[in-house]
Amino acid sequence: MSVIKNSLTHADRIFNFLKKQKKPLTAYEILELMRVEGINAVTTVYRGLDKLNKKGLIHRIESLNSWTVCCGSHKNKIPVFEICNDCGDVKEHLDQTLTDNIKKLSDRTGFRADNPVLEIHGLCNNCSTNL
Amino acid sequence: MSVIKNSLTHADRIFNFLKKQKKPLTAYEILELMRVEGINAVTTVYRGLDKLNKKGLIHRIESLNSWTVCCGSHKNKIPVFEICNDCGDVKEHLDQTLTDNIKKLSDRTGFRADNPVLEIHGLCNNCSTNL
DNA sequence: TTAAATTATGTTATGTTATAACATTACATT
DNA sequence: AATGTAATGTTATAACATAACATAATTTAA
Repeated sequence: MSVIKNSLTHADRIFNFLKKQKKPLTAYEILELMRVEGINAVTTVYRGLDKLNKKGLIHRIESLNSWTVCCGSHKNKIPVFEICNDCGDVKEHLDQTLTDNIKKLSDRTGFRADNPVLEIHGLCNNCSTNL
Repeated sequence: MSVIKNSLTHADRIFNFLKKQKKPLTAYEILELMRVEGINAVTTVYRGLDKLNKKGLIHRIESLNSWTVCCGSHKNKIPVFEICNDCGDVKEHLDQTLTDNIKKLSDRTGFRADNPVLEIHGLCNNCSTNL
Protein backbone atom coordinates (compact mmCIF):
# COMPACT_ATOMS: atom_id res chain seq x y z
CA MET A 1 0.00 0.00 0.00
CA SER A 2 1.40 3.32 -1.00
CA VAL A 3 1.83 6.03 1.53
CA ILE A 4 1.33 9.68 0.84
CA LYS A 5 4.26 11.66 2.11
CA ASN A 6 3.02 14.87 3.54
CA SER A 7 5.88 15.85 5.80
CA LEU A 8 8.10 18.53 4.40
CA THR A 9 11.82 18.58 4.84
CA HIS A 10 13.42 21.69 6.18
CA ALA A 11 14.79 22.33 2.70
CA ASP A 12 11.19 22.43 1.43
CA ARG A 13 10.21 24.75 4.24
CA ILE A 14 13.14 27.05 3.48
CA PHE A 15 12.12 27.17 -0.16
CA ASN A 16 8.52 28.01 0.69
CA PHE A 17 9.73 30.64 3.11
CA LEU A 18 12.08 32.25 0.59
CA LYS A 19 9.27 32.43 -1.96
CA LYS A 20 7.39 34.73 0.39
CA GLN A 21 10.28 37.15 0.86
CA LYS A 22 10.61 40.46 -0.91
CA LYS A 23 14.39 40.34 -0.84
CA PRO A 24 17.26 37.91 -0.43
CA LEU A 25 18.08 36.70 3.07
CA THR A 26 21.32 35.55 4.61
CA ALA A 27 21.54 32.07 6.14
CA TYR A 28 21.53 33.55 9.64
CA GLU A 29 18.48 35.67 8.87
CA ILE A 30 16.69 32.56 7.63
CA LEU A 31 17.67 30.77 10.84
CA GLU A 32 16.28 33.49 13.09
CA LEU A 33 13.06 33.85 11.12
CA MET A 34 12.46 30.10 10.88
CA ARG A 35 13.14 29.07 14.48
CA VAL A 36 9.36 29.18 14.99
CA GLU A 37 9.11 26.58 12.23
CA GLY A 38 11.52 24.28 14.01
CA ILE A 39 14.84 25.10 12.41
CA ASN A 40 17.39 25.28 15.18
CA ALA A 41 20.83 25.24 13.65
CA VAL A 42 22.61 27.23 11.00
CA THR A 43 24.03 24.01 9.56
CA THR A 44 20.50 22.91 8.76
CA VAL A 45 19.94 26.14 6.91
CA TYR A 46 23.13 25.82 4.90
CA ARG A 47 22.37 22.20 4.06
CA GLY A 48 18.89 23.11 2.92
CA LEU A 49 20.18 26.01 0.84
CA ASP A 50 22.80 23.75 -0.71
CA LYS A 51 20.18 21.24 -1.81
CA LEU A 52 17.87 23.87 -3.21
CA ASN A 53 20.78 25.49 -5.00
CA LYS A 54 21.86 22.21 -6.58
CA LYS A 55 18.32 21.68 -7.81
CA GLY A 56 18.41 25.16 -9.34
CA LEU A 57 15.51 26.36 -7.21
CA ILE A 58 17.37 29.24 -5.60
CA HIS A 59 20.30 31.55 -6.31
CA ARG A 60 23.04 32.79 -4.10
CA ILE A 61 23.64 36.51 -4.54
CA GLU A 62 27.40 36.63 -4.10
CA SER A 63 27.70 40.32 -3.46
CA LEU A 64 25.14 40.13 -0.64
CA ASN A 65 25.97 36.73 0.89
CA SER A 66 22.27 36.13 0.49
CA TRP A 67 19.79 33.76 -1.09
CA THR A 68 16.72 34.23 -3.21
CA VAL A 69 14.35 32.02 -5.18
CA CYS A 70 14.93 31.44 -8.86
CA CYS A 71 12.43 33.13 -11.18
CA GLY A 72 11.67 29.82 -12.87
CA SER A 73 13.29 28.25 -15.86
CA HIS A 74 16.35 29.82 -17.43
CA LYS A 75 16.05 28.19 -20.83
CA ASN A 76 19.81 28.42 -21.40
CA LYS A 77 19.89 32.07 -20.52
CA ILE A 78 22.28 33.46 -17.95
CA PRO A 79 20.46 35.21 -15.11
CA VAL A 80 21.31 38.83 -14.32
CA PHE A 81 20.26 40.40 -11.05
CA GLU A 82 19.39 44.04 -10.52
CA ILE A 83 19.83 44.81 -6.83
CA CYS A 84 18.42 48.00 -5.34
CA ASN A 85 20.73 49.61 -2.79
CA ASP A 86 17.76 51.43 -1.29
CA CYS A 87 14.85 49.02 -0.88
CA GLY A 88 16.87 45.83 -1.21
CA ASP A 89 14.65 44.45 -3.93
CA VAL A 90 16.29 42.03 -6.35
CA LYS A 91 14.97 41.35 -9.85
CA GLU A 92 16.19 38.44 -11.93
CA HIS A 93 16.35 39.02 -15.68
CA LEU A 94 16.94 36.61 -18.53
CA ASP A 95 18.40 38.42 -21.48
CA GLN A 96 19.22 36.48 -24.63
CA THR A 97 21.46 39.17 -26.09
CA LEU A 98 23.51 39.47 -22.96
CA THR A 99 23.80 35.68 -22.79
CA ASP A 100 24.95 35.56 -26.41
CA ASN A 101 27.56 38.20 -25.80
CA ILE A 102 28.94 36.46 -22.74
CA LYS A 103 29.29 33.39 -24.91
CA LYS A 104 31.03 35.40 -27.62
CA LEU A 105 33.48 36.71 -25.07
CA SER A 106 34.18 33.13 -23.97
CA ASP A 107 34.69 32.06 -27.56
CA ARG A 108 37.23 34.81 -28.10
CA THR A 109 39.17 34.09 -24.92
CA GLY A 110 38.86 30.30 -24.90
CA PHE A 111 37.33 30.42 -21.45
CA ARG A 112 34.85 27.68 -20.52
CA ALA A 113 32.25 29.45 -18.41
CA ASP A 114 30.28 27.41 -15.97
CA ASN A 115 29.03 29.82 -13.36
CA PRO A 116 28.50 33.42 -14.34
CA VAL A 117 27.82 35.89 -11.53
CA LEU A 118 26.05 38.94 -12.93
CA GLU A 119 24.86 41.25 -10.19
CA ILE A 120 24.15 44.89 -10.84
CA HIS A 121 23.82 47.22 -7.88
CA GLY A 122 22.07 50.54 -8.14
CA LEU A 123 18.65 52.09 -7.64
CA CYS A 124 15.47 50.46 -8.86
CA ASN A 125 13.01 52.47 -10.90
CA ASN A 126 10.73 52.94 -7.94
CA CYS A 127 13.40 54.15 -5.55
CA SER A 128 15.12 56.43 -8.06
CA THR A 129 11.89 58.23 -8.96
CA ASN A 130 10.90 58.67 -5.32
CA LEU A 131 14.12 60.45 -4.35
CA MET B 1 61.88 74.87 1.10
CA SER B 2 60.05 71.95 -0.35
CA VAL B 3 60.56 68.45 0.99
CA ILE B 4 60.42 65.33 -1.08
CA LYS B 5 58.23 62.69 0.54
CA ASN B 6 59.66 59.32 -0.22
CA SER B 7 58.01 57.13 2.41
CA LEU B 8 55.25 54.92 1.15
CA THR B 9 52.02 54.37 3.00
CA HIS B 10 50.84 50.86 3.66
CA ALA B 11 48.17 51.42 1.02
CA ASP B 12 50.94 52.08 -1.50
CA ARG B 13 52.79 48.99 -0.38
CA ILE B 14 49.63 46.88 -0.67
CA PHE B 15 49.09 48.16 -4.20
CA ASN B 16 52.66 47.34 -5.22
CA PHE B 17 52.32 43.94 -3.64
CA LEU B 18 49.05 43.15 -5.41
CA LYS B 19 50.58 44.12 -8.74
CA LYS B 20 53.05 41.29 -8.34
CA GLN B 21 50.41 38.63 -7.65
CA LYS B 22 49.13 36.15 -10.21
CA LYS B 23 45.70 35.96 -8.59
CA PRO B 24 43.46 37.87 -6.21
CA LEU B 25 44.22 37.67 -2.50
CA THR B 26 41.97 37.95 0.52
CA ALA B 27 42.66 40.62 3.13
CA TYR B 28 43.93 37.99 5.54
CA GLU B 29 46.25 36.53 2.92
CA ILE B 30 47.63 40.00 2.29
CA LEU B 31 48.13 40.44 6.03
CA GLU B 32 50.10 37.21 6.40
CA LEU B 33 52.22 37.82 3.33
CA MET B 34 52.94 41.42 4.23
CA ARG B 35 53.86 41.05 7.89
CA VAL B 36 57.48 41.03 6.77
CA GLU B 37 56.84 44.46 5.28
CA GLY B 38 55.55 45.78 8.57
CA ILE B 39 51.78 45.36 8.24
CA ASN B 40 50.56 43.98 11.54
CA ALA B 41 46.79 44.34 11.63
CA VAL B 42 43.96 43.32 9.37
CA THR B 43 42.35 46.71 9.87
CA THR B 44 45.33 48.30 8.20
CA VAL B 45 44.88 45.99 5.25
CA TYR B 46 41.17 46.76 4.95
CA ARG B 47 41.79 50.48 5.22
CA GLY B 48 44.46 50.31 2.56
CA LEU B 49 42.23 48.26 0.27
CA ASP B 50 39.40 50.69 0.82
CA LYS B 51 41.53 53.64 -0.25
CA LEU B 52 42.88 51.87 -3.31
CA ASN B 53 39.38 50.76 -4.23
CA LYS B 54 38.00 54.30 -3.95
CA LYS B 55 40.77 55.51 -6.22
CA GLY B 56 39.84 52.81 -8.72
CA LEU B 57 43.24 51.18 -8.52
CA ILE B 58 41.97 47.78 -7.46
CA HIS B 59 38.82 45.65 -7.69
CA ARG B 60 37.12 43.48 -5.16
CA ILE B 61 36.10 40.13 -6.62
CA GLU B 62 32.83 39.56 -4.80
CA SER B 63 32.54 35.87 -5.45
CA LEU B 64 36.02 35.25 -4.05
CA ASN B 65 36.12 37.82 -1.24
CA SER B 66 39.40 38.80 -2.80
CA TRP B 67 41.22 41.76 -4.28
CA THR B 68 43.12 42.32 -7.46
CA VAL B 69 44.66 45.26 -9.31
CA CYS B 70 42.68 47.06 -11.97
CA CYS B 71 43.88 46.50 -15.54
CA GLY B 72 44.11 50.25 -16.08
CA SER B 73 41.52 52.67 -17.38
CA HIS B 74 37.98 51.51 -18.03
CA LYS B 75 37.01 54.25 -20.47
CA ASN B 76 33.33 53.94 -19.51
CA LYS B 77 33.32 50.22 -20.01
CA ILE B 78 32.11 47.83 -17.37
CA PRO B 79 34.78 45.36 -16.34
CA VAL B 80 34.05 41.63 -16.64
CA PHE B 81 36.21 39.09 -14.87
CA GLU B 82 36.92 35.58 -16.07
CA ILE B 83 37.98 33.53 -13.06
CA CYS B 84 39.62 30.13 -13.51
CA ASN B 85 38.44 27.54 -11.00
CA ASP B 86 41.59 25.55 -11.58
CA CYS B 87 44.59 27.88 -11.57
CA GLY B 88 42.86 30.81 -9.89
CA ASP B 89 43.90 33.23 -12.58
CA VAL B 90 41.60 36.21 -13.09
CA LYS B 91 41.44 38.20 -16.33
CA GLU B 92 39.73 41.54 -16.55
CA HIS B 93 38.00 42.33 -19.84
CA LEU B 94 36.52 45.56 -21.11
CA ASP B 95 33.84 44.75 -23.62
CA GLN B 96 31.87 47.55 -25.23
CA THR B 97 29.10 45.23 -26.40
CA LEU B 98 28.49 43.82 -22.94
CA THR B 99 28.55 47.32 -21.52
CA ASP B 100 25.91 48.34 -24.04
CA ASN B 101 23.81 45.28 -23.17
CA ILE B 102 23.82 46.19 -19.51
CA LYS B 103 22.89 49.79 -20.33
CA LYS B 104 20.02 48.66 -22.54
CA LEU B 105 18.75 46.40 -19.81
CA SER B 106 18.83 49.34 -17.40
CA ASP B 107 16.99 51.51 -19.88
CA ARG B 108 14.22 48.95 -20.20
CA THR B 109 13.83 48.39 -16.48
CA GLY B 110 14.44 51.93 -15.27
CA PHE B 111 17.23 50.71 -13.04
CA ARG B 112 20.09 53.14 -12.31
CA ALA B 113 23.15 50.94 -12.23
CA ASP B 114 26.11 52.14 -10.25
CA ASN B 115 28.14 49.07 -9.43
CA PRO B 116 27.92 46.12 -11.78
CA VAL B 117 29.50 42.88 -10.60
CA LEU B 118 30.29 40.68 -13.59
CA GLU B 119 32.33 37.64 -12.58
CA ILE B 120 32.41 34.54 -14.71
CA HIS B 121 33.73 31.34 -13.18
CA GLY B 122 34.97 28.46 -15.28
CA LEU B 123 38.15 27.12 -16.81
CA CYS B 124 40.66 29.33 -18.56
CA ASN B 125 41.93 28.37 -21.99
CA ASN B 126 45.16 27.07 -20.60
CA CYS B 127 43.62 24.87 -17.92
CA SER B 128 40.85 23.49 -20.13
CA THR B 129 43.28 22.41 -22.86
CA ASN B 130 45.63 20.78 -20.35
CA LEU B 131 42.94 18.52 -18.85
C1' DT C 1 8.44 -6.96 10.16
C1' DT C 2 12.57 -6.12 11.60
C1' DA C 3 17.59 -5.03 10.69
C1' DA C 4 20.48 -2.39 8.06
C1' DA C 5 21.29 1.49 5.34
C1' DT C 6 20.43 6.04 4.25
C1' DT C 7 19.05 10.66 4.97
C1' DA C 8 18.06 14.49 7.88
C1' DT C 9 18.93 17.05 11.78
C1' DG C 10 21.30 18.69 15.77
C1' DT C 11 25.51 19.91 18.60
C1' DT C 12 29.81 21.68 19.18
C1' DA C 13 33.67 23.65 17.67
C1' DT C 14 36.19 26.15 14.67
C1' DG C 15 37.52 28.70 10.60
C1' DT C 16 36.97 32.82 7.68
C1' DT C 17 35.71 37.46 6.50
C1' DA C 18 34.75 42.16 8.09
C1' DT C 19 34.15 46.14 11.05
C1' DA C 20 33.64 49.02 15.35
C1' DA C 21 35.64 51.56 19.03
C1' DC C 22 39.27 53.45 20.87
C1' DA C 23 44.47 54.31 21.60
C1' DT C 24 48.80 55.56 19.83
C1' DT C 25 52.26 57.04 16.55
C1' DA C 26 54.17 59.77 12.82
C1' DC C 27 54.33 63.72 10.54
C1' DA C 28 53.24 68.41 8.95
C1' DT C 29 52.05 73.22 10.24
C1' DT C 30 52.21 76.91 13.06
C1' DA D 1 57.07 73.01 21.52
C1' DA D 2 51.95 72.86 20.61
C1' DT D 3 48.54 71.48 17.67
C1' DG D 4 46.04 69.05 14.18
C1' DT D 5 45.56 65.38 10.96
C1' DA D 6 46.34 61.07 8.90
C1' DA D 7 48.01 56.52 9.50
C1' DT D 8 48.44 52.62 12.13
C1' DG D 9 47.75 49.48 15.94
C1' DT D 10 44.93 46.96 19.63
C1' DT D 11 41.12 44.70 21.15
C1' DA D 12 36.85 43.00 20.70
C1' DT D 13 33.19 41.38 18.28
C1' DA D 14 29.91 40.77 14.42
C1' DA D 15 28.79 38.24 10.46
C1' DC D 16 29.33 34.42 7.35
C1' DA D 17 30.55 29.43 6.64
C1' DT D 18 31.96 24.68 7.37
C1' DA D 19 33.91 20.43 9.70
C1' DA D 20 33.37 16.58 12.66
C1' DC D 21 30.70 13.85 15.02
C1' DA D 22 26.20 12.16 17.37
C1' DT D 23 21.49 11.06 17.10
C1' DA D 24 16.90 10.60 15.15
C1' DA D 25 13.85 9.64 11.40
C1' DT D 26 12.86 7.35 7.25
C1' DT D 27 13.51 4.11 3.61
C1' DT D 28 14.98 -0.27 1.74
C1' DA D 29 15.26 -4.83 1.41
C1' DA D 30 16.01 -9.42 3.54
